[in-house]
Amino acid sequence: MAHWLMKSEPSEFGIDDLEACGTEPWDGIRNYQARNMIRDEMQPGDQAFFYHSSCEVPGIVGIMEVATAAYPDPTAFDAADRHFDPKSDPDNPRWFLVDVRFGRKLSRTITLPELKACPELAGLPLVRRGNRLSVMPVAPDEWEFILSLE
DNA sequence: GCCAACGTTGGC
DNA sequence: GCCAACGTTGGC
Repeated sequence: MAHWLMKSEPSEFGIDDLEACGTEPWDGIRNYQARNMIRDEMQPGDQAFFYHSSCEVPGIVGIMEVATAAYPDPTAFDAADRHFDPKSDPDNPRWFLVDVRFGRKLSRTITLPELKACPELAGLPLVRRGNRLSVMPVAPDEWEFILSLE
């Protein structure tokens, strides 16, 4: 079982929204590196940290589970959707997503500055300068370490 | 709101 | 295939 970290802006969709709906398609990923991980590596049962970005207190706020295999992102085909991509052909889809299922909220937010201060996490793309990946792998020891900070 | 960093686009 | 311009991300 693999581990991941996935970013979302809480003003768009936060951990409370996921808790409310239970399971939700993680749509709108429009970055090839992230797409490749979703499409080629994510498996149902994988666990992921829910990370709040572009907000008052950026950090890890919860845990969720990958609920489905990857499938084409329908928002790419919807001209009315803000994630519409005319270059994604339904017969040869460019963008993929998985559904995620709410796991639990952490008892507190593990903040970005806190994560950055841990030498144990130096290899995590999140804490590297200028990182913009919205989906990234978390190594087993990094996963355990982050949980130990809660 | 600012701006650094990065990815993508498109002219050549 | 290079690279400048542009758009986006995301912390602060």
